[in-house]
Amino acid sequence: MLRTHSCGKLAKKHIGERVTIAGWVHRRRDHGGLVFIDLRDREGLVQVVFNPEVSGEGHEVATKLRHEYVVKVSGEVAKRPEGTENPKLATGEIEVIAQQIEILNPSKTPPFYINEDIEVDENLRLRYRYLDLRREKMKENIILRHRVVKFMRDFLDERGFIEIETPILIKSTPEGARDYLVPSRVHPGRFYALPQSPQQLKQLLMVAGFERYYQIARCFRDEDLRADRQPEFTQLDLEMSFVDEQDILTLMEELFTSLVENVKPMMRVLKPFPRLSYHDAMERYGTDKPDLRYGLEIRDLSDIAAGSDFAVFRSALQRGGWVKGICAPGCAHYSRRQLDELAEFVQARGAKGLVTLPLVEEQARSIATKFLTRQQITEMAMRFGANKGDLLLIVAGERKVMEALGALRQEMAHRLGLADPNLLAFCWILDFPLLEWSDEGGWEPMHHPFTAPRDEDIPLLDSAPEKVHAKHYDIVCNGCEISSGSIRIHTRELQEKIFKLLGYSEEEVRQRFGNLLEAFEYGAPPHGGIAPGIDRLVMLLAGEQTIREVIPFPKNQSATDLMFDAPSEVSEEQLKELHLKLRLD
RNA sequence: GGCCCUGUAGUGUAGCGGCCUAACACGCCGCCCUGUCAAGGCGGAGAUCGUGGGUUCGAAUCCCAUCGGGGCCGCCA
Repeated sequence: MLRTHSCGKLAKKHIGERVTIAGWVHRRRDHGGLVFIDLRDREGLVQVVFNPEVSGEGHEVATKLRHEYVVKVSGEVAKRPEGTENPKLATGEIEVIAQQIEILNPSKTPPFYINEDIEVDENLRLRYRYLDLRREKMKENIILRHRVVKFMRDFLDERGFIEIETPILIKSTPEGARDYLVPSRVHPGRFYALPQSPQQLKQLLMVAGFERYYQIARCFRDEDLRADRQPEFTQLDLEMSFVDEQDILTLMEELFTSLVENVKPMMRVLKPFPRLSYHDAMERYGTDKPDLRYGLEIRDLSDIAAGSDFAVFRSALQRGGWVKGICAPGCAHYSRRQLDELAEFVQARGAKGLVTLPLVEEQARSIATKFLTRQQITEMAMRFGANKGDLLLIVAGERKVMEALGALRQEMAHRLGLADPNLLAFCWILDFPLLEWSDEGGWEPMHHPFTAPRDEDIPLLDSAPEKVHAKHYDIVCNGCEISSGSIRIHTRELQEKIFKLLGYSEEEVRQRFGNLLEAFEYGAPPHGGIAPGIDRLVMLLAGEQTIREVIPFPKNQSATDLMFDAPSEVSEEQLKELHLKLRLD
């Protein structure tokens, strides 16, 4: 070892000891005579003092030190002189009196500050990610991520789960997201696909009799990126045999609450997790992933609106739609400009317009006042329990428009700072429909085709598929979908029935799912599971706005890695070996 | 594919038709300095204002195009 101690671990108990430490020059304060260096390693900072009277040679080297030089220092740990302690530093009561110093490696001046937490262009950070990761915040995020995953492993191990790896080179399953393909050298014209999730594999592990499986699984989806979406991401994938929905719900609630208590004791969790039906979530929050850190609930005003002459309301209601709204507290003073902005916000999400109704003495400021009676306005205000000074934001339309209102709810909460940053509002979304009617016509699974229908709804598969509920559950936290899971189908008959309902031909089913169906004939146990997204979870725990802040080497929005400059072109030679010809049009 | 935001020394910002020969802070370089800790003092170097066109007597500033970045919609079984 090049060192005897860690910088950040030095403490009063080491006073008088001769130690050797190594690390990066975090900051230097050169007084001409004395030189102070804050030396940093993974554990933290310690002040090193270079005194020409202690070591002339050491002092001379110290004057040459610059940011991020890597050095090895030997010296004596000393109590700091009276009055020079630094309470801001964990090691602030002591310092190392340097006797010897060796520069292990000098450093160019970094392109951005390592020692300050200021916003830096993300491009630059990603290009020099190894420097960015030296910064305190990123270091903490990566360590937090480690602790989260470690906790999950320990938690599941204690409960009899077995960690099992599944292949990364697997078979393409064209439904769902776009696959990442890997050409086969050995089989010209054939491709592997990277798994979008180990779904079928973990079900087969249940058939294999492992009963409780988990994996920290990398998943790949070739879709466009978002703040909370990367082409490759990590899930805690788990599956259990001989369980029902309630078992999974209980297990996950225990996992998440104990996880937060362990890794983020400052943060609060709603206990027990509130449970909402998919229907209620859509009605009250305009989304299936509501942020429950604040109220601002959507209320239906259709019955009141039905009595008005307002054409916008009437036509929406006639088409079978609704008139709904939210109440923004204390926003009646919003300027024309601000109100226009909100209208644009919902219009960008498919609403025709936004009716804004400030609750003030003279109601002259809203168009709606021309069409609504004082009585109707009062009734609407009462439905929200609104006060004078509040602002009602109302849209009319169908489902799509209600989602716009849900987005507006989130936007207003953001503007008003309603979300408690120390609250993790986990909740369950339950009672999902099994199927959705697709735009192209035909039924498609709301989640995936392996989800089991409610037992009592099975007869409806033939008569009214839209009424079938799924044994499916989502965990949502602070407006973010954290995990999705279900009890799976475990019999060949039911699985085939679902495939048929989804319009898959027998040939397709045989090709894509033949192995799974066959496995079901060899004593597949009832099973189910769930797969929490680790990137998103750690993002919430770290209080970050994007998962890129909790992924060591993420890709940017155009799916490129700025450090490696990937993806990159490959040689003609490589292509030939893979039997590939480029068609760039 | 669409909508919105954004690009000024190494970094973060200011400037938004002429006062810009582009300002400030930190960083960087040099000198001074023995108790600092975001050390301090003095001095210095460093930017063809993403790129290309246009409008104008005059463009960092206005317009168009283009490139890069970010957010969102679509997409994400």
